[in-house]
Amino acid sequence: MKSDIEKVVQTVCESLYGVSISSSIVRTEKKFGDFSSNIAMQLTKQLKRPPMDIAKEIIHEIEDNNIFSKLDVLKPGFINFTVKDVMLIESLKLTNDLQKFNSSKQILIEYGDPNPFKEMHLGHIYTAIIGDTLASLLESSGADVKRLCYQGDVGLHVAKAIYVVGEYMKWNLDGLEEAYASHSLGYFYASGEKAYNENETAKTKIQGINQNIYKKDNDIVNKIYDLGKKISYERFDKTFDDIGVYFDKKYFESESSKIGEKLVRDNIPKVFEKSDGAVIYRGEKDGLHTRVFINSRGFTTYDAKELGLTVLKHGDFPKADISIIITAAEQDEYFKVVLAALAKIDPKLAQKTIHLSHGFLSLTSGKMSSRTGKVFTGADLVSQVHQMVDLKYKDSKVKKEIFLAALRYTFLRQRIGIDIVFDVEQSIALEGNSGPYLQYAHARACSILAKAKNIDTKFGDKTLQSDERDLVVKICDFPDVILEATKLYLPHQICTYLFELAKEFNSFYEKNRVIDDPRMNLRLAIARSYKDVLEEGLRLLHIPSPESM
RNA sequence: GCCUCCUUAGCUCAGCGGAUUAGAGCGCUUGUCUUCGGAACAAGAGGUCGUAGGUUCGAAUCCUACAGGGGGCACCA
Repeated sequence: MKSDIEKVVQTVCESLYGVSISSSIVRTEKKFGDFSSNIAMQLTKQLKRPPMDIAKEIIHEIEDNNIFSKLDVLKPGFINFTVKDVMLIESLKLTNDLQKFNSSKQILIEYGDPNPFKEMHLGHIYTAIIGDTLASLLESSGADVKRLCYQGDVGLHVAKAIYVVGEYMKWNLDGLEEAYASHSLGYFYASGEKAYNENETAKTKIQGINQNIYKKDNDIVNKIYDLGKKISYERFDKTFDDIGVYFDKKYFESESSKIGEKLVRDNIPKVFEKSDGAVIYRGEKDGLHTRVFINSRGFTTYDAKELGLTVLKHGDFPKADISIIITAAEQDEYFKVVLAALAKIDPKLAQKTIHLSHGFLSLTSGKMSSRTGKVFTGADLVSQVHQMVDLKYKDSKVKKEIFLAALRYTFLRQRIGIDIVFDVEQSIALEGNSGPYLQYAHARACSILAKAKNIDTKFGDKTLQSDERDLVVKICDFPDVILEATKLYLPHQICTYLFELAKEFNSFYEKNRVIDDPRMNLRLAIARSYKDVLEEGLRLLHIPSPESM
């Protein structure tokens, strides 16, 4: 609806002043009308005329129309639009017409990259949910979306874990499965990390193991590695599955490493240079910092692997128009450097690549970690939220659905990019502004609709009462909200919208009857659209909307 | 030290150039309570939007400085 009004204003401004203007229409407070435009103020400098005059001239020009019931100009020069009730009722039917502005585009999106031999932590859950939701939104805009996962299956962190496993087993493989089964992956890695930093012999050994892993030249290391990798993936897949996240394709650092190395070596000295035996990129020339791409022992770092990954991705999906990578904000600076280097190697590829980051996730209480001395992992979070749902919704048949709503909504409702202070007990909300609240609102609407025998969509009255109108206006916002949230990569806007919508309906529902009311047919039509929008909105967030709870 | 992000009610967050009282959830106080599903609704208390300047017709929103906090700064990922 917003874009329709936008067009009206644009054509008027063009015919009146010969200027083309960008967007100026925004939703406004109820007391002013439905929409407002500040276009007159924007034009005042250009035209050198008072904004009030311009505004009046513009509304005079649109006076004859069948869209607005009221047009007026206020104070400094706002134009306020009130849409006819008939128009609102008509556009109820159009709420599922989402703009396919990405049709014919292929978009790659990479998110939630846990590393084998390390624990999947809260940040991975966060990244995965954001990425998965963004992927869903992009799909709704018509794009052919490929969901990618990238996992660091080689590198020092793996060697550190394997060193500890090996020492624990005294480098004898009998009982290897039990060893893995009885310890968390994080335990091995953390111990390896400690040994690497505190013990010179261990450090040397770990570096040796790192070489073994790359070259696959040590049978025992291979076996510890293979089983550990397998177990890691099984556990990750389980957790991803629990939170409703999936991937079309997985990439591994063992693949990207060689390609990255070649790419870097081929671009010496054009892009990279040698320094102290390492191959580096001098980021200072771009206002950034220097990073090592190949270390002095000849191993590729994360940076070179990232370049290799880019090549791999575009080799698999040569038609891809955009490649999005989602990580935590702590990698912002790193990505700037890698992308700057990539821009020098292949400007086109670099241009297609977008790095999005979300903020740092910290636990408030710290109870969870200090008490047991263990890190609070992604799997821990999943099981704790399951427990909370089980407790509160004892008799529900849709606990799994409620779980998904509670968990996903918690991470999605906040703007991407800002830090999250997380407290399991408080952050995972089951009431108020929460996933389950929306599900409940949906189930309620379903229940009303089920009671109505048959919905007669023909209703004579095409005017809306105040309460009805508020609701309808909100429902009609849906396509605009989705469009904006997708274009700006801000899924939280959908959460905010759905919550406001549900509140609007609950408030309406409290004051007005639907069934057996003289205005039943109209109200049922509104309730149906409301239910559809809620359902579709939740679907885009990958939150199920059961019909009863 | 350099770079970067952040600072809005007791807590967690929306608002990100607009229109006399800056919004929500939780928590707190009070009411609705044989209900088209109360997992709900209605009302109240609670904020000089980190500080100081600047730009603008107009600033929580843009710019600058400062303070406080997070993150990053060569062989980790």
